[in-house]
Amino acid sequence: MENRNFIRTIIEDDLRTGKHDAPITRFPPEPGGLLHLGHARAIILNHSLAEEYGGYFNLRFDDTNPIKAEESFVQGIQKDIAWLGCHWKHLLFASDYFDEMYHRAMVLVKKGLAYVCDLTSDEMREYRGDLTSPGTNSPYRERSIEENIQLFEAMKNGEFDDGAKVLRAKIDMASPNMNMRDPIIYRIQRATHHNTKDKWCIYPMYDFAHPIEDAIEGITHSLCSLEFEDHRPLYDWFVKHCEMEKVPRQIEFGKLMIANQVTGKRHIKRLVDDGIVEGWDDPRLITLAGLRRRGIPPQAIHEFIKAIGLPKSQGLTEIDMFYEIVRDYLSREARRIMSVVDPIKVIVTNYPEGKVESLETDYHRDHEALGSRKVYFGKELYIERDDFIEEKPNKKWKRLALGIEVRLMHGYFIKANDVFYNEDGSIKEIHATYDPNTQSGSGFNERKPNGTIHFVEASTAKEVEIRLFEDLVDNFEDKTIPIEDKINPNSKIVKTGYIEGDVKPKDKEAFQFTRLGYFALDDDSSEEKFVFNRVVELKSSFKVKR
RNA sequence: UGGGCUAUGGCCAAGAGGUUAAGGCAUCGGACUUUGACUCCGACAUCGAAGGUUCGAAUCCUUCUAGCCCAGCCA
Repeated sequence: MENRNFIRTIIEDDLRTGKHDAPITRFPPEPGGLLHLGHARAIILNHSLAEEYGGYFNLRFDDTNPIKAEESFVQGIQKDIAWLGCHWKHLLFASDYFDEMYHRAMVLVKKGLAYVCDLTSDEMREYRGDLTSPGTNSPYRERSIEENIQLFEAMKNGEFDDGAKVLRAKIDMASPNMNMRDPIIYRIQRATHHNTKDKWCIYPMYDFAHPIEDAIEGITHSLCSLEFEDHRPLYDWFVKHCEMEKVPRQIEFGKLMIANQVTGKRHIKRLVDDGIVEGWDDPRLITLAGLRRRGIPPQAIHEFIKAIGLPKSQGLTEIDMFYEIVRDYLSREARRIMSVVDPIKVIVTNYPEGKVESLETDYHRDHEALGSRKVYFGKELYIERDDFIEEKPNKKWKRLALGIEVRLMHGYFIKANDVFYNEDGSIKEIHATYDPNTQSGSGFNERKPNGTIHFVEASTAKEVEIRLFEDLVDNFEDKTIPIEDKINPNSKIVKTGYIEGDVKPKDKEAFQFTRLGYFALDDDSSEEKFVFNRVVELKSSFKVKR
């Protein structure tokens, strides 16, 4: 890692001055949904900072809200973080500390810094005031410490109905910072918690729980996003008045937001429930699970996070920047093979009937270690529908046309002589002739072909399913249109195509399909039928159609 | 109209008084090419605005302006 950033500066200062020996960080997801690409910044940041400076990093589920936490998400999130290669030292839950939190809250009560309040939530909203006018004190604010102790205990013991009472911090109802207007510490909520089951009927609020959790774990630098900036005084207040020994420091940074992508938990839930996407791991989603399913390598995510830096301002990053880094990674790492996604048949009329020959070909021109395979050539071939046109439209056309000769990559030159049509007017097959002197690698250079296209020999080709993805939604940023009406109808297109016969894909492997893009095996694949997802297209400066 | 934060090219983002204002994405030219890919060349900003301090400012001061966040018993 190289990029300096303001958080590194803080950590280095703390190390230099001896404030800390090593940074201890944490990633605190709420298990109420799966993580997406934006979270990768926080995960990687917390993990790499701790690791580089000799500390460690915890994964802590912020499960203080029993109705939102789900076991399936706690499993899924762990899988995603592990996939990113970020290893946590301790796997923890906010709920591990419920006893401790209760005691710490009691410390506040006993110091007269917290009180039980009977206001309803509507009343409380009125008492809170608004942005420009101060709030007014709750009529329950001056209850005696003795009474508060009893009441809080009674809350815990289940003597009151849900919502009947809350425990609040006694700070300042006139504070210009709304967070300081006697914030709620505990609420009564009878719900079965995924971890503690029915042990508790009161649950702590985030603002109270988070600093306590951090302090208990000895977190030195508690990284969070910008919107918590004005919660920091409250964070510090709780650490101080609850008499926590270790004092963590909250530092805020800009959340990573990606333009034109669905990341909101509510949105994703709805798309999943409505069957618009197939699940949280739909390849059109930039959830970590979706990216993994699609075939994005986790290393590319790390490179992307490194590339975008760490600002203290809020940006909106274009997805193209991510895709370019994925391509860059895969161009170095992926085996390159030929695949025809939208086939038309070509009959090589002067090629011997029944003969099939092969040519040993490297998988990657600049990367021999990736090995080689046989590329077959025969009388019947498939080429890409887009690579043929009856009449060459202009000198820029570098593909096949009638009377035009092109090179079949890793094969021979062929010249198209005839086209035959189906009844609907679509092309049925092309008749062509090949020149046996022009085999790939022969060094033939007496003629220049009109470009190079890819092909697959028909009799040896493997039929495969190919799933092409585009953005899930169009103009996502327009909030006036409901998301269901913004779904891109072409976001997923399923094709039946072919790949070369001698290629044996490995589990989850991502290939470059020459001239088309990067494609990886989907989880739906089986030995009998390969299913490929398009990970990203190749860049193209070809302006016409496609 | 209260408080907090942020403002560098279409996007992300370096930069912390003296540099020709990094780099990446995108875009537009062009070279090369057995991937219209890759690679390679070239084009593309005076730093939200206005004043001020200084020999010298994106970097310091002042005043504006714009955007984001905060009024859940969510996190």
